[in-house]
Amino acid sequence: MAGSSLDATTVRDAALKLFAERGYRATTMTDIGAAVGIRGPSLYRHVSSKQDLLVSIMVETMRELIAGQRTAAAAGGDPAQVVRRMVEAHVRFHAAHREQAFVGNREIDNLEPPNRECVLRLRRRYADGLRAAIATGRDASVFKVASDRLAAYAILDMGIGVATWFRADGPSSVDEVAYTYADYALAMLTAETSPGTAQRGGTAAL
Amino acid sequence: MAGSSLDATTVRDAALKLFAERGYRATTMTDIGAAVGIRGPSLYRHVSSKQDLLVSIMVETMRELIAGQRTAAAAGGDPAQVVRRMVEAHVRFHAAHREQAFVGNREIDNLEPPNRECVLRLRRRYADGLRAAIATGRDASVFKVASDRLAAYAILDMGIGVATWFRADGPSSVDEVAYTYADYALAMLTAETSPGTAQRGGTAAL
DNA sequence: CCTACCGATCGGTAGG
DNA sequence: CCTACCGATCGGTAGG
Repeated sequence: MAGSSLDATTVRDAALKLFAERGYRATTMTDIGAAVGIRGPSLYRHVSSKQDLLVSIMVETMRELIAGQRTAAAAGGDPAQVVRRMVEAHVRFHAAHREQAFVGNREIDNLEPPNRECVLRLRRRYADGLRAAIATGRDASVFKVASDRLAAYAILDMGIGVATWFRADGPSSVDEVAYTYADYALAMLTAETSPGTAQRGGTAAL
Repeated sequence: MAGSSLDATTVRDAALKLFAERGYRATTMTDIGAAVGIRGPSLYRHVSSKQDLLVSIMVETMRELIAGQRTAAAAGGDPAQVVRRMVEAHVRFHAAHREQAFVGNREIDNLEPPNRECVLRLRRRYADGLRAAIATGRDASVFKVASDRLAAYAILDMGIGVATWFRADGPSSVDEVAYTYADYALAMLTAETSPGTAQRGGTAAL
């Protein structure tokens, strides 16, 4: 096939797969080279370092997530509709790009200081996007949340988990999971919260 | 102080802290030794290998989680009460033992084959515990979930996330998070699900 | 519990 | 894009 010469994207895809399978530290440049048909040292013709490979994977992942969230926010609609779209986009990404999401969440500590702060900043921006949408709904009295921060974390973390167990050939389709999780998010945001601690689980029976 | 001689537990605690901070592979036996005041090679007087340290940490973590869940199940009450107690115990553990939970979720792939399967079996048993409680509530028509599996994953993953962001000196107390997340879980399980796809987020505006 | 050290591995460079 | 190789690191053992 024409254009079969290696480019940085091909190498990055191979590295992503290996990082997801065995972890960043357990993956060697020799492994990545073998995955694209060359020797380890030859990789330095296409990428500057192993660390750089991880950085570009993680930054790209956050860019895609943020772009999807922005599109959801820009589409308009009431707060419930906006949150629904954000959650669906979030879940869809984690189901369709499991490896990216998985590596993005597990290898943060393997990012060297300057790069780590950069990625953490992007993550914070992403979380703040959902948080703002929730706060808007609360201010408009359509959501009843005690803490927009807690609600955003709960919804985001629930979707992040999808990357760990979702299988394309499993019992649930991407759509099913996306719709169900959006329902869950809306249920969390609109439910009446129990007023006291009387009926809490921990001590009610005592 | 009396009894200041090293035991396996002290070493394990030091290893846990280091594994959580910098990851299993990035932690050396020299590091762990230094944390308890001895040289790397001397550790082999107390533990059999670095891998064994990771295994015992992860198995112990799952045992504690399962024990907490069993206690919640054994306390009785209606399905809502049981799920509430399970979610609160789950969240409490992830907030109070962040390092254990964090390592338990990130280092699974660094477990060698025989050990990994053992830990995965324990994780499955734990997930099945919540799933069964949800199924009981659905069969009794107190919960309205399309999939007990999806609901259990969503609730568990939301709690697992607590280990990544919770700070004892942060804005939310353990109780607050535990109660709020239990409310979220019950809201998810008892909400009316939207009947069709007409008002879904993805294509409604088209 | 220590020092000395083995055997193996790895990221990256040199020099074609 | 390759081979040869450097410099550094690491888990674990030997032998006190």
